[in-house]
Amino acid sequence: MLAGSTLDKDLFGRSTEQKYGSGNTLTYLEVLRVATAYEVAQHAGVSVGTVSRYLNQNGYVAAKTAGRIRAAIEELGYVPNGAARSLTTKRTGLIGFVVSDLRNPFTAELADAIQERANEGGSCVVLYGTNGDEERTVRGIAALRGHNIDGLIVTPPESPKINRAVTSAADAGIPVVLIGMTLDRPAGDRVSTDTYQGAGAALEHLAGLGHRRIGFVGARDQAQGRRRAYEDSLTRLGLVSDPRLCVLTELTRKGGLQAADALLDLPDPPTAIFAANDVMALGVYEAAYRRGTHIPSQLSVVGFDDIDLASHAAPPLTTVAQPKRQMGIEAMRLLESRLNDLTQFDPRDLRLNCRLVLRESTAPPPGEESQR
Amino acid sequence: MLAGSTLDKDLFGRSTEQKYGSGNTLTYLEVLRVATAYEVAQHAGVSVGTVSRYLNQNGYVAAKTAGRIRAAIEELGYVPNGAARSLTTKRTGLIGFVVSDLRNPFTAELADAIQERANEGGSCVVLYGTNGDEERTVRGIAALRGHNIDGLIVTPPESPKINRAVTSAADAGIPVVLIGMTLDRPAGDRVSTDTYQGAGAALEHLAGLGHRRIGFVGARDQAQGRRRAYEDSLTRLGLVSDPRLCVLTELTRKGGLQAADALLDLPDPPTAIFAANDVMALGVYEAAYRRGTHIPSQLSVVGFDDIDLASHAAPPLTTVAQPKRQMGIEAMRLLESRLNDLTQFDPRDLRLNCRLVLRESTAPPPGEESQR
DNA sequence: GACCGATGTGTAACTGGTTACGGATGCTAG
DNA sequence: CTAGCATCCGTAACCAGTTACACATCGGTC
Repeated sequence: MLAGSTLDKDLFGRSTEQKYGSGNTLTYLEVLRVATAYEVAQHAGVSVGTVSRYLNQNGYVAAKTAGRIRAAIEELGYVPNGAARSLTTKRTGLIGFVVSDLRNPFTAELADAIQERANEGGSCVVLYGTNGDEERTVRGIAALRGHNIDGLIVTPPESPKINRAVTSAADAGIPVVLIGMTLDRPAGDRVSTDTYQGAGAALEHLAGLGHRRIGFVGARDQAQGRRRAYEDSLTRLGLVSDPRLCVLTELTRKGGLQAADALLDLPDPPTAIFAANDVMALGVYEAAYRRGTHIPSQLSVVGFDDIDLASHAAPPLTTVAQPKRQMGIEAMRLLESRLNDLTQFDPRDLRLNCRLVLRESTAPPPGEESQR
Repeated sequence: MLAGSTLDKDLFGRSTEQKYGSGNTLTYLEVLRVATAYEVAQHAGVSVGTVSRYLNQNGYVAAKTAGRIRAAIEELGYVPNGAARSLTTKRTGLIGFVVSDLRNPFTAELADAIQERANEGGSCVVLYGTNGDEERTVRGIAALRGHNIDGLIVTPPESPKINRAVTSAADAGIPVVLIGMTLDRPAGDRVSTDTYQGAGAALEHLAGLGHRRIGFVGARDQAQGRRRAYEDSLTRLGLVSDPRLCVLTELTRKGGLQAADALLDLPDPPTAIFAANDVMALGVYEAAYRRGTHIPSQLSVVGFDDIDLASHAAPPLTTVAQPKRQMGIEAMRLLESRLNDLTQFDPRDLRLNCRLVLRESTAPPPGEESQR
């Protein structure tokens, strides 16, 4: 109703037409139209410039004027148009997040941390799910660029094509943070965990329990570090190194199940299995459960990630924990720092440590009563 | 390097200056500058209008011209500026998603489905996490509006304040879909599951096994339907109705643990517990585990949601499954339909059915050998 | 009383697209 | 030969803000 009255006279008695010029009157009358800064200005009896200065707290605005503007904003339910704003400011307050699979608790936690930190800084996170698909990852990066994101956070997979897309975004001046990726010459900052160290700790633990034949289940393209750590640890710890003990499928429960089946069907099956992630480890659980193999007395299992699920599995899963939340927060921090100073050129590489969480899925191999 | 050559002459031998006017030459020389449609136009020897028409496939563009534009876009690595575009088109291709907690596998699955469907339609999802906080939910809706989202999807919690924010968004012409919320007079479309039916099925199952004292663990503000269904089912099935059997904490594992502790500490503890969600049910598991109460022989547990975790718990959790993925897809569908026809006024209410998934966490109460 | 800096506000150019409009061209039909 | 239509493309206004600049006012100082 107050909005209606402004159609005649504003606070200073000037008619709408006089100040705003005619021609816009029609659109101004439209229903369901969201208010613009011009309308707020009219309503408060000032000019757009002043409204803008008030909103951005730069330049001078008299206290009395500010009050009138505040009231006008309130009354009209004015929300600044982000598109128009970002056109001149070159900032959208949007952070792009290219993520493989949100259903994976690891990435979900990551996304949550990133989003929380972004929100605190007044930004929002734009998602693009790739399902681990190369083509979709590339498309996602392009799509996000079209939305003028201020920064980009990318999770695996990686490939030459994806590298190119990432580099191209970085070249266009978009700060990029890669999470857990192993690009040789990174196009942006990087946050990762020392999976090599983490996986090494897992293998040491198993070796310490007396295991000699330790299997590995992982994926072809991903988790390279974990696999390398597995192989290196085998030789370092003097364990059996048998190519058949390393089965690569995909990073899903099903993948873990199939891989475990393959391992347990070997004439000389491993007494312990190290999985490249917890989800696969649970697939190993399922394979063991199906064939009546008891964990940990007949088979030890170690996972990677320490997802929420791990502690609730039966038995609770011994696993290598990554500081998921911290990774997300650090990724946003790196982004923020670059946004505040666009002249930084040195790519940073933040490597966080993993921690082995001992639960109940590991024990000495069958037939040994030994150590620990 | 080709970009450099255009500074002198374009394909038609006209100099850059002549066509584009002077004054812009300097900015054109800037490093790290992303190309604009004007630059593409220059490069291809056409005008901006033509470039725009080419991009949007409306109006006429000769095949030869299109080819030149395509080449120019390719060479300059041009990506249209979404902000500028949306300024006139009133569309951003962004869908706002206000979500309580991404770490909850239920909402994660929801988010994933929404995001996938949105991507297919060429949109992206903008996240805002609220952690179940009222204030943050309101702030999130406002923040997303500032980003000119085309549509808004909201998950609980709900409150009068949140209602107002949602209604205000809807009044501003933003299509809204509520997921799993129970607003009396909805401001937008709604997708929900018949939790009443689902919870009823769970209670029937427990009653069928012979349970008479069945506890409920839930949260104060949320999952009203489940609680009401619990209470109604008690009377309908002629079970013990005792206010002490209904404990309300929060929808987390910890909440479930505390609530279960309270129930099991009763002088006359329940023989079965129905949890408002699976995460709480796992808290119940933990409470039982800590005091050595065996599930299901000494205590039956039924959850709600059928998160991934449920089937992997020890023992696998009997739970009420919601069609999570379908809910997300339907939500996006409703949004899309409204976006294609903004004149629809009737709010729609999609109610999907729940399904009771029988696993191994339920059994007849101790001391009974009876039914089924 | 003239000068000065601090404070407050309006004007208009600018951001990077879209699109209505109109002019130019080419082809066909009368 | 020309009217008429389809095709093609450039011009300029417009979207909703931001911001440099100019101008106005005011209190205080010499």
